[in-house]
Amino acid sequence: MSDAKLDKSFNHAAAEPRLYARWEEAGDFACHPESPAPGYCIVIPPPNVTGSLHIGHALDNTLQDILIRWRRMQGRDALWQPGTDHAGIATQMVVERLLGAQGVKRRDIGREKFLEHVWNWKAESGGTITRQLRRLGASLDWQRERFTMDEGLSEAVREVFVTLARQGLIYRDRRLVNWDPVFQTAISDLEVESREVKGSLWYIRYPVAEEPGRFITVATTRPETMLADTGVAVHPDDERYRDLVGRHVILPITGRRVPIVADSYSDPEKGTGAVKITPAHDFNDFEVGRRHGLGMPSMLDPEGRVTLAEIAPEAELVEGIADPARLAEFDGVDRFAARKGIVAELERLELLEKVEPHTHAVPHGDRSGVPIEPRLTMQWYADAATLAQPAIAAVESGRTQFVPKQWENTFFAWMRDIQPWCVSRQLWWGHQIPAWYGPDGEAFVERTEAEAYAAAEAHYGRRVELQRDEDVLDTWFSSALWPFSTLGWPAQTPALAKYYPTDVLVTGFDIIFFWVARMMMMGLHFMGEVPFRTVYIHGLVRDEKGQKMSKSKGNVMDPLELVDEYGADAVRFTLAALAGPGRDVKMGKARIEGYRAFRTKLWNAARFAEMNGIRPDPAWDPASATLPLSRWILDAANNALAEADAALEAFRFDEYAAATYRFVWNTFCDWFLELAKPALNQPDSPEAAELRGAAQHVLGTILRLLHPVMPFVTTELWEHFGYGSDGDLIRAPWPQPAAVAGADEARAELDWVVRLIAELRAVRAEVNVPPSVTTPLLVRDAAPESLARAARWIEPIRRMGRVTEIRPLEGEMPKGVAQAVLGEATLILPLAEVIDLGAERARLATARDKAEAEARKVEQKLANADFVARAKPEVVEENRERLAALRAEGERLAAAIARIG
RNA sequence: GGGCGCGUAGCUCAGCGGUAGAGCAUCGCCUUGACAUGGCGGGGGUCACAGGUUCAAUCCCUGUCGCGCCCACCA
Repeated sequence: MSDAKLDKSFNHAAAEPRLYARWEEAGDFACHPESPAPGYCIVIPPPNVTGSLHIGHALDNTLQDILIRWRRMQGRDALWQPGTDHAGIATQMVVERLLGAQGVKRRDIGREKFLEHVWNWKAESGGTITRQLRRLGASLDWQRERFTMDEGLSEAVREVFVTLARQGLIYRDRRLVNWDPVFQTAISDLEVESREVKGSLWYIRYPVAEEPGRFITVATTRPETMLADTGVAVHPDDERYRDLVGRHVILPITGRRVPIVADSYSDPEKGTGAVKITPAHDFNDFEVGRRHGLGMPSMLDPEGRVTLAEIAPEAELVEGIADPARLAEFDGVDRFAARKGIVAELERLELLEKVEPHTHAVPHGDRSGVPIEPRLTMQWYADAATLAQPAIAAVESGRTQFVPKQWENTFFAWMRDIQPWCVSRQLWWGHQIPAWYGPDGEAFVERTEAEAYAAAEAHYGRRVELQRDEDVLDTWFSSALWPFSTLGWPAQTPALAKYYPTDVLVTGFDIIFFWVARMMMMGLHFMGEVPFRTVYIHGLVRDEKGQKMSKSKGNVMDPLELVDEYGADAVRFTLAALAGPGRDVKMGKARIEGYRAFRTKLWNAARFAEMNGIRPDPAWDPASATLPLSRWILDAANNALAEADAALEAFRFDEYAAATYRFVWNTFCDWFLELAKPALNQPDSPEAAELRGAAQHVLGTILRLLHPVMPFVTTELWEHFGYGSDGDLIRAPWPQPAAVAGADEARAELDWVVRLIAELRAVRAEVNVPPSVTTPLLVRDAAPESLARAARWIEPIRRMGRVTEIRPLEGEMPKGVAQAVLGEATLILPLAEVIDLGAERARLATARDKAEAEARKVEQKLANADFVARAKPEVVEENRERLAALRAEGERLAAAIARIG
């Protein structure tokens, strides 16, 4: 126990950095792979290296830290694996913008130089988020920090890519991809988001080649793509167009002849029932084009500008329809300008039938925010459908479980219909694809350049020059390996053996597809076992009105500002308390203030303990407790512990928070300490000695119970008091239930005392008796046991119930009394001077009516033969007892009213 | 179009067959020797609506309405 007294309040701003630094320096977060203690592992969802801590991180990491600290205290060798993600597009974007501000363009300085800039940026600014995680109190094992592009993880990436390629699970293919014209790279389906756009539906008349003067009208939202049309499709059963199938149209502007084909893709209900087919610029059209062997020319370059390279050669002059000279004017024109130009040209040609306003969903790049373009390019794909099978099976069999369980449906739905995963990106920042091409384009996928040359030499029979693939891998490719690459794979390290499969993954639903699914696939494929036993999915953090936080709305809460203002413990407790299953977290300042008050309450309870000489006594044995009050609080602490454990086992962070809050505030502070005060005020009494023993024991339990969620204040108190001699709270053993004798009797006794005091308080408050007025408590009809109890608890009752003495009512009923019924007894407070008898009569009448009404309800229930016959016997018995109690209470209240006169 | 979730006190949410709960807000009283970042007491709810199952429904089932999200479609 420190000599200095506890300050009047907890100075979180000073204490938190001090305590965190000490934990880190002492190695308190470190795991010990060689130790015999059973492992427990959580890998952090690696934040983007460009990131800064937002409230979502704060939630995610608070929950992880609670689990890690709890398990660590339980004696598990806990590893919380830290690290950051290189975040391909995001990081490249940041550095490009910085260079851009200095007038430097990426392509001007070249790949090597650019990457140098990125690494420099990372060295300077990449540590922001990990510093911020420390402010939260996150007990990550920083010695093991990894980065998705550090050497070990890069080796894992190459190993995985090469292995999958050898197994035929990674391959090159030329097909349509989602192309982002801003970043000029392919992106995966998941990186595309639909946005509602108010556009138009243009109806274009295509002249039928074989029948001059006849037209077929197509409707389109993208008129500019007509430059690359290679057909028009109608439904085979569509009477309107049956005779046209097999004929051709002459495309306006380009003058190309393209066939009219019958394909059931065409929906007679939509548009005109005839649809233009542009295989190189639309996913559905691509399929139609394939089925009918249509050409697939492209008309947009990587930046989204019109290019005539693949279409102009076919352009021919057709009077009144097409003119190669006009077509040439579109070369190099941006896609949006081209749309206007094409429409204008169609209008001029009188081939634009009409334009309708049309709202539709348009795919946009989630990073760039611009409409993506389907483009026909050669890319690397992973065979996700094959890799998904074991992952689906693992969740079906329960080897990995989602919490809450309904997310499994989401997982299954996506996995069962999974598309090939485009893993190549036309970026510079990322893992460069380990593929080298020979002069004829033959690809050699190898771990190193030397191996690629060796393979090429074997293939060609001579040494040839190779070109390395310029592309890098999707960022999620390396994150997919995170649970095993961070543990040392492909090396077989002790950490890998001990901590894989990891225990829990804590994350938001938004990356189930991006990340969780892919970790499942890769983990099962390369480790032969699931990457984690449980996936805990939490909600989104919203503002107090339930709005999504966004910069544009200006409702963003900065977790670091909250930590500054309220302290990390209060922020963490709030997040945990609000983290109900399947619910978004609505974060409001009022809530945080409330939990800061809770922290203060704990602090003040500790101050009280200190003032009363309550100090750690490891030798004190709970089994030695003889007083009902100490037995009762020890038993209640056992219950709180059991609730907390059950809640944490079930990932019910909200219940864990609620159970500890209730116990500390409503049980320990409001009742135990108050009831103990009279005895503690006689410090030399044996009662005081025992209560100090119980109090120090329970306070120690409280500090440990709360440590996972409030690590700072609990540690500060733990050390101030000097609990534990061999290290601090972070590694203190998790509490075990204390063996308590006579718990049932103690509970019955304390329940009665609590009810008595509550009755006294309620009566006094309701008849407006000021606390300064004290009275004797007269008791009528009390059983001897009640009188004995009252005598045992006289001091706390006097203090908390504002009574001077307790005695049975003898002789005449005094005038002007307030009364209350407690069990068999009637409590009488003579208050002749102050009482408003009318108010008292009304109060008693209300209580009587309530008891009688309740009794009637129960009576009715018991009168129902079906209820008595079919309900569980204990329920029937309960109701009978309740009826008797209610009737007795009503009668006693009625008698009390009668006595007033 | 398919799927998931949610409608419980003014607000935010627990509860999920057998007597409606918490925090905050609100009202009244109280500066009592841990704590006014506090103490004590009170008011406030036809548990969205309509059917059904059951001795008994806020809780289970069906439907309706309202809100949110995900996926798909995107002529």
